[in-house]
Amino acid sequence: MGEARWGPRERMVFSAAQLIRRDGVAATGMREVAAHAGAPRGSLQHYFPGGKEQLVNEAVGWAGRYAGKRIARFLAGLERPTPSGLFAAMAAQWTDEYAADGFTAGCPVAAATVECAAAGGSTREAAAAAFATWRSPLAEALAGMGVPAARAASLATLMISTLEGAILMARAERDTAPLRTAVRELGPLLDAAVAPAP
Amino acid sequence: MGEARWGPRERMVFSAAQLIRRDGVAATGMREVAAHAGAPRGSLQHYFPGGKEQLVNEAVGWAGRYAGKRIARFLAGLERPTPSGLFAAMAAQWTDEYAADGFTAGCPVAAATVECAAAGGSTREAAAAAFATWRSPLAEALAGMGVPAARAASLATLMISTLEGAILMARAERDTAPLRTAVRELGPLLDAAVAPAP
DNA sequence: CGGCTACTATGACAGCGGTCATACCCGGCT
DNA sequence: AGCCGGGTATGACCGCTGTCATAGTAGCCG
Repeated sequence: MGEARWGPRERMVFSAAQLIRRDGVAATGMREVAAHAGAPRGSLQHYFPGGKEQLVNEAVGWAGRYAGKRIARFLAGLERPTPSGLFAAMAAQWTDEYAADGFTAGCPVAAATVECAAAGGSTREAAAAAFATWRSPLAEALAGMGVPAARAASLATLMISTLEGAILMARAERDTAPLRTAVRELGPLLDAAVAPAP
Repeated sequence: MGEARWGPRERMVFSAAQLIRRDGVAATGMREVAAHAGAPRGSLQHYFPGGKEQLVNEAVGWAGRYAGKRIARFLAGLERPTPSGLFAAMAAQWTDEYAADGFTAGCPVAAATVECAAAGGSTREAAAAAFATWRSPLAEALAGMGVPAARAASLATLMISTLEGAILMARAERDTAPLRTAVRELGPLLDAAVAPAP
């Protein structure tokens, strides 16, 4: 993804997301984020006066927007758009990354949820917002393929849940099988939801 | 679950799982585990000379065995065993807990995976083993309901993936809707996999 | 040129984490 | 009794973390 001509602030948010994806929220230090972004340490308290919590929240928000935008891209990449094809493209992003770079990173929103949902902070809300930002265009895409609106929302939730869990299992087992299984098993169900043309 | 007449060692493993479930691995301190278990601090280095990593691994292993054993219990609780009924029971454990105690805790295996999969330690293997311990009896249960063996393994993986992801989303949004959606949408697919009786 | 704002640069601090070292208790065994 | 090993109890250490405080620089504006 583009990493070059961004301001230091955006680089730090991006780096934070990257590191959280790999090591989790607690194990990611502020100094480490600055170093990874090639940004001066002093900029942290300048751009993120809210401290670590603000930085994490912005990283989570960035991830949610990124996932949301990818939906449109995946959709554009399919010649014959179907729900199963879209889901396969979503999963392929992960299988490709794992095949290329190893199973070092997961979803930053998942990490933030696991580590911050119990603590009363605002990060949980950021994670919820990220999921919403992700699910909304996905449901819209399904509706555009002929899935009834009510069903589209449910299936979008199901797709994200399954993908998120498959990512988890894939990382634990160092094997993309859970991702491929999810695509294979869920595909027919998704395609069956398109309203039958009379 | 039974918490009373256990040895201090088991209490510590149980407490570790409990705290990891809530706050994650990194945010759970050794001293906190001992305090939560009502065990003396000095017992930590006695029972777990491998340090925190060993304690976490045992907690994850405990969670995996617990989940595996629950499958048999759920199965026994169904008068007419069906795949969808089993999945509904698995999800109901979470919806019930969330309705009763709030969304304070998730799955400890998920937490360990998210936080320890990148770090080269042995915890990732413990998480993989826990998933295997969970999936194996689940696949067996599906096979016992008439699902062909090859398919049963795939569906077991799918069920755990979806459940795990739904737990994640439910915690983030403080809403059991993702869990209920997973049950509603996945149920028919699961039941359709039972081999048609001739 | 002065002055102001945006940003950078360091250093210090207080807290907490896991781990090691050491000493203590106490029941059982011989 | 004497010993011993499983378990307990503390205290100290060191590294790290997030945060604050303070000072410094760059560049625009008047």
